[in-house]
This record gives sequence, C-alpha cells and structure tokens, in this order.
Amino acid sequence: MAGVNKVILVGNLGKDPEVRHLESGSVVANLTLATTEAYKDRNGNRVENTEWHDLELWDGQAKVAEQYLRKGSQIFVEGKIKSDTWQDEQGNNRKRTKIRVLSFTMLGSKNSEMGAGGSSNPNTMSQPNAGNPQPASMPSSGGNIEEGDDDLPF
Amino acid sequence: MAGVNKVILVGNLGKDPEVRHLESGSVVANLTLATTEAYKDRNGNRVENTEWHDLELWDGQAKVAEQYLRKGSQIFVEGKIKSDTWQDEQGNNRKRTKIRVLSFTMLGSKNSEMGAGGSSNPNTMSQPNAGNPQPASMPSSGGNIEEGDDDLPF
Amino acid sequence: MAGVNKVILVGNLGKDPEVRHLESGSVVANLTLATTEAYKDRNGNRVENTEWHDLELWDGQAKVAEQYLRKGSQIFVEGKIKSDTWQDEQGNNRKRTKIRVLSFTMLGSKNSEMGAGGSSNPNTMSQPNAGNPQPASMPSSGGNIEEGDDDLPF
Amino acid sequence: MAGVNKVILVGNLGKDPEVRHLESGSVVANLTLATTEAYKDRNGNRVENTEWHDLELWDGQAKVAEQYLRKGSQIFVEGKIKSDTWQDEQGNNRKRTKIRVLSFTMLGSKNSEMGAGGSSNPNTMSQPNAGNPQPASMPSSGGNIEEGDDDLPF
DNA sequence: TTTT
DNA sequence: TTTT
Repeated sequence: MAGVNKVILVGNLGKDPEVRHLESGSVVANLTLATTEAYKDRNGNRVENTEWHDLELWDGQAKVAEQYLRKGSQIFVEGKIKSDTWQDEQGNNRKRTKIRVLSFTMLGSKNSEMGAGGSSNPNTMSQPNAGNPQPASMPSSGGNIEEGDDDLPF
Repeated sequence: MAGVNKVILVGNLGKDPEVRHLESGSVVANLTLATTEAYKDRNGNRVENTEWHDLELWDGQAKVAEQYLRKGSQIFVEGKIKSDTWQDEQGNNRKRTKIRVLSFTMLGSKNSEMGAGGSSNPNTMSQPNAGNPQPASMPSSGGNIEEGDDDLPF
Repeated sequence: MAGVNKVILVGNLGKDPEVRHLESGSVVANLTLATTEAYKDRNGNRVENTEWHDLELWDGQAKVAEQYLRKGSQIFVEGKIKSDTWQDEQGNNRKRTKIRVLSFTMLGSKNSEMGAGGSSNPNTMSQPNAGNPQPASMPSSGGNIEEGDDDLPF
Repeated sequence: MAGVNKVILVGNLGKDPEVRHLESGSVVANLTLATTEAYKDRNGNRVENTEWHDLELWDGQAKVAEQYLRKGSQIFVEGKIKSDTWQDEQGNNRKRTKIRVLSFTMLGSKNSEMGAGGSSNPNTMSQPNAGNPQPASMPSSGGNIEEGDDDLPF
C-alpha cells in the first residue's frame, strides 16, 4: 500500500508562467515544460522527440516561478504525477495528467540573463512551508544571485 | 535542449497484465499501477489518496511482465512520461499520458507469501535488448524461480 | 550553484537498526542496506554484485526504523549523499560517505510478517517534522497494518 | 534480491576531467562534482553546504567528458554508488565511495556564454554502447559546443 | 509552446 | 551483514 510516485524532469519552459491568485489567498502557477530527447534512428538520421509536460505549482513555489521563470528557462523539477478524472458532456470518462511540482531548481550559469542557480530547495520551499510568503530574493540561494562573487569555489 | 524525463514508481498492479502479440513480432503489455499516499488532513483524520498510472512495456519487458506479474504484484518501476495527442470526433484536442517502462523490479520479501524479488535489470532488460526474446527464467535473478512451481510464485 | 543530490535505493537491511538516543533528545538510527544487482558475464555465467550502503536516519524517521525495521527488511529509500572528512592519526585526509535518509517506505506484501506497506511519507515524516514523536502505529499508513482489511483494492 | 541503486546529481565540476587511456583500450575519466544546498539556520542566517562527489566515467562517456566538460561545467548526472574496500598498511578496513556515471547531460541556457546543452543520452550513450567511439560532435545535441570559449563562464 |  |  505504501507507494512512491516521483517525477524528475529537466527541460525548458514553453512560455511564461501563468499565475492565478485565488480568493482564498492561494497562488497557482501553471507551466509547460519541454523535455527533448534526440537519438539516431536505424538509418543513422538524428531524430528529435519532444514531450510536453503540464506543471502545477502552489503558493511559495508559484510565487518564485512567477518572479524568476520565463519562457525558455531551463529548470530541474521534482514532483509527482497527479491526474484529474471527470466525465465530459458526452458522458465519457476523461483523464488529464499533470505534474505537481514539489521542488524545482533553475539551471544555467550565474551569468545568464535572469540571474541563475536559484533553487526552490526542498528544505526551505517544499510543501510544509508552501504557505509562507517568499522573499524577493531567490530562496535558499538568494542573496548573491545578482552580486558579483568572485570567490566562487570554481 | 538536453532533457531529462524520468519517472520512478512503487505500487501495486490493479489487474493482470494485458498483453498483445503484434503481427510485427513485437509484444506490448499494458499495466495499471496504483501508488497510494496517506496523510493526515487538518483535522487529524487519515486520508488516503490513490493515483492510477497506465504503464506500457515492450518486447522483453512485456514478456517478463506477462509471465511474472499479476494483479496485486508490487513493483518498482523506472520509466518516462509519454503522451499521445489526437483530435477526437468533435475536433477537440485530446491528450493521453502513460508511462513507458524502461525497467522494473519485483518487490516483496522472502517471508511474504509470494516469495519473489525478480528484477528486469536495466543492464539486461532495458531498451537496447528489448527485442531479444527472454528466457523462461526471470532475467538477472532467475535461478530458482522456475524450479517446479507451476503455481506461480504469487 | 543550485544543486541536486539525490539517492534512491531499494534493498535489504544487513542487520537490525542501531539506534542511539542522544542526551539532546535527538535519536539517530544507523542502517546497512544491501543493493544487489545480477547480470550475466561474457561467458553467460550469472554474476551477483552487492553494494553495501551506510544509512543514517534522525528523530522521527529513526524511531520508525527502530520500531518496524529488522535485519532482512526490504525498503525503498530516498536520501542524499553526505560525507564526513577528517584527518586520521597519520595526518592523512580521510573521507567516509553515508546516505542521509529523507524518507523511506517498507516494501513487501500486506501478508508479510512485520505487517507491511508502511511508509515514512515525505509529507508527514520528512525533515520539517523530524522532531515530532511518532505514534506507535506506522505513520501515514498506520492503523490498519496488522488488522485484516479484506476490502483492499487488490 | 532485486535491488535499486540510483544517484541523481546536478552540480558543477571542480576541475577539468582527468582522463586516462588504459592499455586495454578502455578510457576512464574522473570528475569531481559539487552539489551545493543553501538553507537558513535557526537564526535566519543563510548557510551553504557543499558536497563533493567523485565521479567515474568509462569509455564513450569518458571521451565525451574529456571533449566537452571543463572546470565549472554544470551537468545532470545519473549513476550508481560504487565503493571500493581494501585494507590499508595498518590493516584497517578502508572504504572509498564513488559515483559510477551511467549517463550525463550538460546544462546551461542558450544565453549562457558557452552555449551548450549537450547530452550523453541514455539511449545513445549508456553502458551498452559505452565501447563505441563517439563522434566529434556532441551526441544528440552537438553543434556549438566547441566554438572557442577559453574564458570559462564561471 | 521550449531548447539545440 | 541482506536478499534470491
């Protein structure tokens, strides 16, 4: 009965986050993420295959997404599969699957346009804290994103 | 462009595998897997939430599933999200998401009724070998599974 | 700078958990977990390879481990790699690596001896709650572990 | 007996790959990868914690690493934990743990200086093909990686 | 609809 | 030291 339902994605956003601020005070962000794999077919031709994922983020995560993510952003995502089922007007059973994001991390060098290397760290950003307002700076990486730190260990 | 699309599941099969042997010689198995999470709601009541996943296995993997998996079997699954999109009769865009299984492992302790603990090991069972016929014994675990138990180990 | 450090293991405990109750009130459990992979070598002989992992659990997780896990228990583990570095008496740099467990799930059928299907669910058991005392029953699965529930969905 | 031993990392290389071409024809690359997590301590101060991982890649993977990875490169890694055990001169049992890389993906946005986004795709680069020589271009992504960027982006 |  |  114990279960594990885990999704790990690295890809790029297809468009800017769509964020809704609910009357309840909750915030929801919807993202579309492309994961592309490339391989050679039997004829040696390069084939590219893109899968589009619908991501849903809540509250603190949603706010960070709203502030830092943009169309094209590359992110690492950890979450779980969550599907809605309902009956349509014709009485057919319908199912729609999305990824409930539990944490995400911005990828790319610190020199990229939006700042970078930010992380919605599981320790500080995941569910239990989801209701907390997020600081203006990137959580758990924050502070020095936009500052020049020349003493990086690399 | 580099992408990662990875799913990890642990759950139980909702029914026996449905296996089709195609004219091409390929074999496809479809499984439904339940992953259950339980938590306490705000009132301290235990709530259980089950997500049903549609799994698809091919060739060698499908044959192992056909032979060893049954309704109720607990398995560890690694795969990727794969969705089909099409237009229905009303011209609406439709999307159906399933998990393409890349490897799976049977779970269960030696003390449990079902014995078992076979593995469709990535090294021997994953895509590159998917076209190879599988031996009657459980791959990469084999040995004593086939020893006269006509009643399946589960 | 954003980083991901994630470990996923399924294996069996080499011995009973070793649990220490610290003066601070913290509880630490140390487990050894074997993950075995089997493959055929070039000669077609079956080869088995076992890796032993040192796991460390804290507080709530440690208590659950103490209560429910035993030598031979099969578990799913999610955690991160954590290494200690120091200098030994000869002045050599030394490093020891272990897995800091963030959540784990007991595997095996409902009929197995120890009860089963328990889960130290991330939502209820992970870091943020780590200091909370755990109920005698298995968290987030609890209650009905030892009771006959014939209406299981499988 | 069925086991799972999986590691997923996202981090930056601490130095250029160290590559050895063995007499046997095999190629080994050793990398050091830093995964950094940041969090706020009880006093609200930001704390940063870096874990260094020793990675080992073989053959095709090693060659790709040699050609494309440099100190500071950000990569996604999938692999498994592998430890060596031996006795030192004093007769003490020693153990050293490293990550055997099964696949890796270069990260970085299109806006970052080095371009990039190559992938050692599991489908084309993982174990079963490890002995195959790699093309000069980045497998399943290629292109603009090699364009003379001597000033590292970090 | 992203990215290369 | 586990498990099969």
